[in-house]
Amino acid sequence: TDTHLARTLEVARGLRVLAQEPTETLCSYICSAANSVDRISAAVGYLAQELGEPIGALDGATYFAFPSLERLATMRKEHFEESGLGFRGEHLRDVARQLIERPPDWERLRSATHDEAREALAGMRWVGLKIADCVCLFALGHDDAVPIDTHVWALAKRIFRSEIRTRSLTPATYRLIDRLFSERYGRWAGWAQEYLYHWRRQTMASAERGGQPSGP
DNA sequence: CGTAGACCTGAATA
DNA sequence: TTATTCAGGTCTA
Repeated sequence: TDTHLARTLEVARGLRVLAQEPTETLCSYICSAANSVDRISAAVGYLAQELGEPIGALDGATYFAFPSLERLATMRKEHFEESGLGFRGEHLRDVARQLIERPPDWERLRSATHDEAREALAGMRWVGLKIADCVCLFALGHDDAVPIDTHVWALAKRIFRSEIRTRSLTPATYRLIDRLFSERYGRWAGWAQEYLYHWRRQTMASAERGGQPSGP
């Protein structure tokens, strides 16, 4: 058994990996670059209200769907500012336009290998390995995808210290860690990542600077 | 191939 | 109170 994973299973019992719509998942993660989770959800909420179609009302409140690609493609500077997305707003608009110009065959990417799907997605502007992996794991059912964000990177540096030779998370190092995770967690690597991510966010978020906290 | 900086913005920290 | 850092990356020089 793996002690790291075992401990996180205790902390986040009941956590699940979702099956979301590919387009919405991709667009949402475009908004996540160097951003905080709170601001991301606030921005997505703003976009739905400003550019999305109303889908129902309850107790006097109206609910909106995530905007269509066509609407996202029309975003203007005011949307970038009011949403709080900043430079990510322009990325989002560009990705929407790319998706319209060259629509991915999601079903093909779903049945393709994780590596094939990831490389195809990472071929788009503003879509790197991390965001591509998020789409693979959360929307395309590739359970072996391991999105390596800043949190997982911090953990990986400790878990695989002797194997890592770069100071920053380069594409080559990203692929190396991906391989190491796969070897350790096999087909459940994606789930392992999800648990490790939440474990770190909940128990280590601030205790990091200044000293090596105990843990995985 | 690896390392810095840039890129919006505001809450948190110094 | 004002200044610097940082947040679920990616791109460029």
